[in-house]
Amino acid sequence: MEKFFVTTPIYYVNDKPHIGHAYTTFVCDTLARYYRMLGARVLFSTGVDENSQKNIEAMIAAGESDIARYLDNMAGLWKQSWDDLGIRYDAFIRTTEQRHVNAVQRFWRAAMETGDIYKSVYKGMYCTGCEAFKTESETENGACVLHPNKPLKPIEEENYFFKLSAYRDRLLELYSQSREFAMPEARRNEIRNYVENHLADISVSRSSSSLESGIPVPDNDSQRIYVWFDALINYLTVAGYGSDDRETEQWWPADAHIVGKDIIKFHCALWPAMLWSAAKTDPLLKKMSEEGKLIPRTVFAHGFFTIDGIKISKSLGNAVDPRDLIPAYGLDAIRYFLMREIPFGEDGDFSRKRLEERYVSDLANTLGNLLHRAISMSRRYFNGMTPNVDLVRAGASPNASVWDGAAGLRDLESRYDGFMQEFRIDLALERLWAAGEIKASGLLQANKFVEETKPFQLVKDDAMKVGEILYALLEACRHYAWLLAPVMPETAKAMIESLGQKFDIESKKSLEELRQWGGLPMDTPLPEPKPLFPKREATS
RNA sequence: CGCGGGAUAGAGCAGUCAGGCAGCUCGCCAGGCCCAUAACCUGGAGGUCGGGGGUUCAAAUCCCCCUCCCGCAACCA
Repeated sequence: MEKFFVTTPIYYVNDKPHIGHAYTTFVCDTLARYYRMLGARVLFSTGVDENSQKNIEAMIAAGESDIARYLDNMAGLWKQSWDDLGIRYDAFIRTTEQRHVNAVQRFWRAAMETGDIYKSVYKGMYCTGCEAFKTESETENGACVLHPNKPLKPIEEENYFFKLSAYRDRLLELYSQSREFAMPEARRNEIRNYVENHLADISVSRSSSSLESGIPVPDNDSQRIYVWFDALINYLTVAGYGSDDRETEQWWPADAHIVGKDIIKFHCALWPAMLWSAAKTDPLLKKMSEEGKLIPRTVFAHGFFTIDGIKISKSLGNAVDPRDLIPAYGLDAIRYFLMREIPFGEDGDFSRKRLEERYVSDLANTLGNLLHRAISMSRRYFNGMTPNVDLVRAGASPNASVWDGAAGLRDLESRYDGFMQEFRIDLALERLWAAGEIKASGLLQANKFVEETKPFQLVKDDAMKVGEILYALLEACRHYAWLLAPVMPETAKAMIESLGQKFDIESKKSLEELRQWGGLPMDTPLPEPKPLFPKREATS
């Protein structure tokens, strides 16, 4: 793959990021890091949705009054959070930026010209307390839940509507033609059912008087563009649409929109329809369409985390800021836990107990201890150096029935690649530990290999063989480090340095070169090992 | 009959499409080992595969019925 363009949704900034936001963003960051290692040009974008009415409500709740300053602060807070969590995004978009306003208005005009945007009357129940329309689920006894003393008023308003229903057949065709467009399968069934039976035109503007924020409708000051129509276009904006057509051609379409399961409808139904519509008249999008490069390759909806079995909820105050966990576990352990714990696409639960279990078992006992024991033995038996051995003999493990050395690593790496490219980071990690595999070269098998060959006994009568065993182990650890790198960048670096290599030099090599068996130099000093995942801190 | 997902050991899951000894990780118990972060390895206990019926030499798996849980949808601004 030459390029890889991956996106997070743009988040509302009504609070700081919690573990759910971090999960989505970690997935994208891991994929971005993986594709960078593969040698692809990568565009990983994230950002914040600043045109939502919810932001204004949040600002008022926070006791502030200057929306521009509030948004600046929140954008800074989100950026800082991602920096603290080791997220290496390439683009951070704020939807109040001029380039986004330009992109949205250009897109709007294109869709308008096709006739897919039309004026109609919206009828809704308006709460004068909230100064907002309310959905049925937000009301009780004819009043909104927040203002039970102020009955809702039926209000009619002339708005612009988008002819979503006109794209029904084309959407259904898209779902049946592309298995990967809407993932996972259960969600694709859900969206298909929605489109088949319930698809209706949607309102895409609001009167400026009832909406305090938002991008003005071109040539009509009385209307502002409403939420999703604006928000989805952020993906085009970050790819240069509206500011640099040639850049857009390089990146579009997105390879992966990673989204929460709650917003898959907008990404899998509204978004492609919007693109088809604007592509009828917008020259750039038309060209992309003719080249078959208009529709995003994959929208993958992940599940939600509960906290100790309970839904994350602001009112319950049970949201977890992942940064609070860093002092006890370290950043990489948190990234590992979130990527490993739930099958991608399904729901899962976050709990300190599970995090602790995985930290101790997977990271400290299996991974950390393996590297530590391998280095310790090499240092002890080979004067603090990596063993100098015949690479061919150290590549295979003729006496081991449970561990295949070089050949096994190749197999592991190709299976790992398969899972990563299907967005199954959880399965890639499971494979790396090789859970459930009888004959594989994962971490658990490497530990079995040590027991089976007993280098600590063998050293008394066959030092050469011990060297071969230990070299194979250390070399395997070097491979593990690079396989872990997308999920656990700091750990990968620590492992490579523990093996006496210079991370900065190694990380510039191609993936192919890194995966060559024998990349670990022989007769090289090994520094005294330090536990990668110390346990004392973990249990604090 | 609105649509879909799910129910497998104490926990979390795989296996179901293509029927063939019920498996993995964690936890628990016992043993081994001594290189290692009281880490590692081996063995064991623990399951009427949600319930009932059917097809079959054989069903977690295929067919029918039922129960429970969870999403989505129900002119949601």
